Order: sequence, then C-alpha cells, then structure tokens
Amino acid sequence: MKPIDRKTEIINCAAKLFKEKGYSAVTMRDIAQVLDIKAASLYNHIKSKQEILVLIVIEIAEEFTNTINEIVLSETTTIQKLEKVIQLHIDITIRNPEALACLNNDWMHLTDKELTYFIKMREDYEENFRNIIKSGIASNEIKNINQEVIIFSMLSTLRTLYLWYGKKKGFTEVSLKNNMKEVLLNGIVN
Amino acid sequence: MKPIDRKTEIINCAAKLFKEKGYSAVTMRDIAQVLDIKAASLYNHIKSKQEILVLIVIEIAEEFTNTINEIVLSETTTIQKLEKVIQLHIDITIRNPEALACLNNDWMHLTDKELTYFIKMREDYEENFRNIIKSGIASNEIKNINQEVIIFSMLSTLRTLYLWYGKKKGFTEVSLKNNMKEVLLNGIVN
DNA sequence: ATAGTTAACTAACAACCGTTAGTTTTAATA
DNA sequence: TATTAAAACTAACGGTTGTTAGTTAACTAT
Repeated sequence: MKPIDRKTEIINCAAKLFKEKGYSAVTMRDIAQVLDIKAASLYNHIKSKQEILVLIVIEIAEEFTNTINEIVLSETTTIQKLEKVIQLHIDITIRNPEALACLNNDWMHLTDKELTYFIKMREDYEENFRNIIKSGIASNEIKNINQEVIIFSMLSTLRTLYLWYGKKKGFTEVSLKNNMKEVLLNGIVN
Repeated sequence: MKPIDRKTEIINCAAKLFKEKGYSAVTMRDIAQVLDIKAASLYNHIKSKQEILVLIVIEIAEEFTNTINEIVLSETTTIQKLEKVIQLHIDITIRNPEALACLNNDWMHLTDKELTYFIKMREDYEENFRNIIKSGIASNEIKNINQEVIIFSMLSTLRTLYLWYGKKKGFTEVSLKNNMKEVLLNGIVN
C-alpha cells in the first residue's frame, strides 16, 4: 500500500531514536537492530550517520523557511499572519514530530556547510517572525510589549509542541489550533 | 573570595559543556581539557560521568518541586500563584541556565532510581500546575480553555527560557518578569 | 622535619564507535 | 532457468570511550 523504500525507513527509524535519546547517544547498531539488520547493511542505503541527520533536519527547516516567507509576503492582518504561523507549526508537528524533535535538539551536531545553512535559516525565520510582530505593534494590533519576549514566548511554545502532542488525547487538529490561537494571542486570564 | 572547590568547578564546567553539545557528546576528556587537567584526574573528585549528571539535574528538579508545593499551599489567588510560578522559573534560569539546559535535554540519560525519581518529580510538578489551572477555571479567574493547552503553553515557554536569556540584552530581572507575566497571562493582542 | 592527605600524573584496559571491504543471499528480469 | 542487481551478511579496522591502577608531586598538620 505505501511502499516506502528502505532509505526512508532508515531515516524514520533513526529520527524516532534520535527523539528518544538524542543524536549522539544513538549508535548505528541501535538503528540497525530496530530494523532487524546489521549495522554494516545500513551503508547500502545511506552514506553516513551525519547524512541521516542532515536529511532529517534540513528538509523540515526548509519547509519552515519557505512557508514563513510566503506568510510575510501575504497581504493580511498581523493577527492572520500569526495564526498562519501557528498553523504551520501545528501542521508539521502532527505530520512529523520525530523530525521536529531532531531539529530542536540535535541541530548542533550538524557540521560544516549544513550547520551554517541551518543557523542561517533559523536566524532568518526569527527575523521574519520579528518583523511580523514589529508591524503589528506599529499598526496597534499587538500590545507594545518588548518584542523579544513576545517572539520567544510564542516560538518556544510552538517549537516544543512535539513534546506534548501525542501524549494528550481527545484532540482534533481544529480544536487544537483554536485553543492554541486563543492562548497564544489572547492569553488565559478572564 | 569565592573559593569553590574542585568538585563544584567540575560540575559547573560539565554543565556548560552539556548545554552546548548534550550529555552524550561530551567526553570526560572534554571536561578535563577545559579545566586543564587529564581525564583520569577528574576521578579524584567525582565517581562517574553519571554522577555529574545526577548532581546537576536532581538538585534543580528538587528546587522546582519544593517551591511549587509551597505555592500550591499558599492562600492566594490563582493569578498570584501563576505569577509566583513564573518568578520561580525566571529566578532559577538566571541563577543557573546551564543546569536548566541539562534538566531539559539530558534528563533521559539518568538511569535507575534517579531516572524514576526525576520522572516522578516532573509528573508531580505538572500535576500541581494542573491543579492551579483547574481551580482558576473553577473560580472563573482563568478562561475555560482546554487545560492541557494552557499548561503546555506556559510550561514550554518557562522551561526554555534558558535558551533565550543571555542572548538578549537591556533587561532587568524585574522588567523581564513583568513582560513575561503580561504575555503569558493576558496575551499579546490589543 | 615528618607523616599524611590531596590532587595531579602516566599508562593502560576492555568495550564500543562509525565505517570499509569483500562475500553471500535474495528477488526480480530476461 | 540463467543473469543481474539490490541488499543482506561476516569480519575487521583504527579510533574513542569511561574508567581503573599505580605513581608522583605538592600542600597541611603534627
């Protein structure tokens, strides 16, 4: 039905293990064991342990980068842009929580140009987010609170959603989005 | 002036490295090198690499546990309790961001009874937090939004403050607390 | 001065790491 | 059925890991 090839299987399996124990604590033998093969056999499909990490992290990072670029360019209100950002994070979290854990915890184990590339993307992402907040404050849609506190507060919630999604049940995607929007934008106090 | 002993020095140094690269990626030789001694010399002061992790993580975890227990028992409004929780996280973050990074990222490398103990503390902490929110909803101080979303949202922000504190400047502790309270409790929308 | 403690050192260990080379099995195609 | 390509295997490598044993140098107290 869904004939995912072995390479994808390896990457998914690795991502799951990376989420549980972190990149450095996971050995090639660990990954192989889950797939019920020997470690050396992995190298028929992938080039190195590093490559696995790169494939997991960079793809997701690029998706964030591309989508927020679109959001910034879209001609909507600040609030609608923020809602789209919230949706973006929730969508990716639901689709691939393991890769997201990787991106959050193991990006520092990237090397060379991939590390540089990742850091650049992350900085750009935050800069885009910052600009949304800035123009929201300028247009009086957003409270005139310190920008960094707002950015940090929203992003840490959105970035660590993967830790929490899946542990709690009885949630439709829609109600999760609505609840998150309410909490992040309007707070919790009556 | 402050004659911290060698053991403390080792722990602080290790915590800093753990924050940067994660527990598994840091070797005893890495730690030794920073202190300008040989790896074997570390064992005159500590029992094992594991022990270092335990000493870093458990102490902070106990401080969180003890303080939130006090907060729950205090006879104040829900809002005041939540403000105290925010203060607790900010205080510890400012005092020891490295240990906090460790607690967030490396707790899963604890073993045996310390792992069990830690998980128990974390669950208790969240349960205490949950009860504060519950009674706040019951007393109409807090909006009747899904509890888990509220808990997750606040805790992820507070728990990852260490990632952000220190990178941004021009902040007094007081203004940080005020900004965080405003954002987390009342939201960002005008 | 002497004895005792502390904290550094050198040397080494057994286990494990990512990875390579060469070989055999499996499964698809002709 | 024979051929071929994919994907598994065994064996091993050089390096690194946490840690131990035994030794030496430097303070501290008697």
